[in-house]
Amino acid sequence: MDKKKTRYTVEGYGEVSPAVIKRLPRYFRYLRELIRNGKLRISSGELSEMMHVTASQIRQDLNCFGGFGQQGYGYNVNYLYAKICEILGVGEGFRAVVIGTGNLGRALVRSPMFEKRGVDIVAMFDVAENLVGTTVAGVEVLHMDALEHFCTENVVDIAVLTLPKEYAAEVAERLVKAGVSGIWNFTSKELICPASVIVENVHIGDSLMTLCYELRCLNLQEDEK
Amino acid sequence: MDKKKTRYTVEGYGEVSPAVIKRLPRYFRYLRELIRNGKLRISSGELSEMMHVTASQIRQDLNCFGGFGQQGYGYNVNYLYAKICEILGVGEGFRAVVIGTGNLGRALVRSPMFEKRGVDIVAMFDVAENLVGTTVAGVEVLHMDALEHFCTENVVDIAVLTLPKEYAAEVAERLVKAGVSGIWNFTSKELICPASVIVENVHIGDSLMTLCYELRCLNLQEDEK
DNA sequence: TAGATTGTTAATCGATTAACAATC
DNA sequence: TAGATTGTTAATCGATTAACAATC
Repeated sequence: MDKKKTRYTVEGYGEVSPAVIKRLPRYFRYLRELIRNGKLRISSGELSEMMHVTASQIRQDLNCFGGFGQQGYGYNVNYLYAKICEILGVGEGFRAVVIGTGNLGRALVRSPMFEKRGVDIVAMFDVAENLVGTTVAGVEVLHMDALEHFCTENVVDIAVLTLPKEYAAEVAERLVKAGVSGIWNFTSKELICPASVIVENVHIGDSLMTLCYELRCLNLQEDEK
Repeated sequence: MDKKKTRYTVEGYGEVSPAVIKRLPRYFRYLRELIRNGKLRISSGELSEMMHVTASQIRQDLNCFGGFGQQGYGYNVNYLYAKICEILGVGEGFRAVVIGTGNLGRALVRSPMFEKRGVDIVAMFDVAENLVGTTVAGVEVLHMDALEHFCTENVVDIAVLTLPKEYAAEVAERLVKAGVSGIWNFTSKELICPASVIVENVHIGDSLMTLCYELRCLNLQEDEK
């Protein structure tokens, strides 16, 4: 029996460790860069220098999903990129709605981020009557009252939550009931959802605090001298 | 000799593991919440239930920085919050500038994030002549030509990079030369800075991809049935 | 074939959890 | 004092790295 194949298709990805999964998007970014530069093949050693990780880790990571390389040659950049895209669901054609048309919502919709990852933004939602009917980067703003109807009529996989956190829990519940299975949560509200729903939280402020922590360490070091 | 004290002040925080540091902002958030709710004391057990982590981890984490609790009692919420704030540099009065007045830059400046963490935004910078002189949430937009002058005249600790990535490397170098010691980088450009400069990268797109990965796993599981 | 580099196992390292003595 | 809960050590678990046989 083919061990690799087994791990890849039958057992699914469920067994891949969270540490590996968190690194996959970084591979995606570096492979894009390599393709843009016309690079056709790369060894784990070369990639490790670029990414400042060990070659061992790269080979270990990629092998969780199957043998993408070739002994004595390395990895075909385009093939590896295609595989990483497949694993990460780029090209699955996920469809997203953005809840909230504030600064953050608008910034996200206007960024090329979604398109690069094959995610379609199909609508935005807001409660402000004067915004309903307008468009942001070609995406129409609909009224929150139309949320359930829209989500059940159209296939919506992902909801991006950029609304005041007081409404986050209530709206999340509505979304789940309307069949949305992924929530990208930018509010600081901890959401409670069924296990069948994926919630990915973004806490930008935590990143700022990590920076402040490091800065303070730097200052403490200097004070000691 | 007092072991705790030694670890805390003399050896500095350098020895604290990255895993612990990454969790500190989360404690900060939960403690704020507890204070808002008027809670005065909390045990590691109670907090562990709220945060869905083990009580053991909480005690272990907090003890990296000293003994903040009391046997038989638990932790004084206000005292613990004060300590976490101190560790994370809240109240150090860090001063930040935002480079780039696009959607993201504006969204960040308008958010309460900085204020909550005691970081002052003292200016924004852009190259667009028509934006120079305007204000965003009370913060004045200056011309990029004035960057060095401003940073050396005023004390600037942090620069928030929300500009097109083509300019990121060049601007980062200018900032470092002008004495900025922390860079919060929202561009996808990998920055090369001296070791004395802290760079914290934000890759929001990576979070979106993690969500897509999980969604695809979900879909694969369903297909199997 | 010889050289290169993967895939994979085994060894090391670090982080988490369990357990309990110290102590409020 | 008795009960509760921390601080801390020891045990477990998971993730990373090193090493090398397989193989292109």
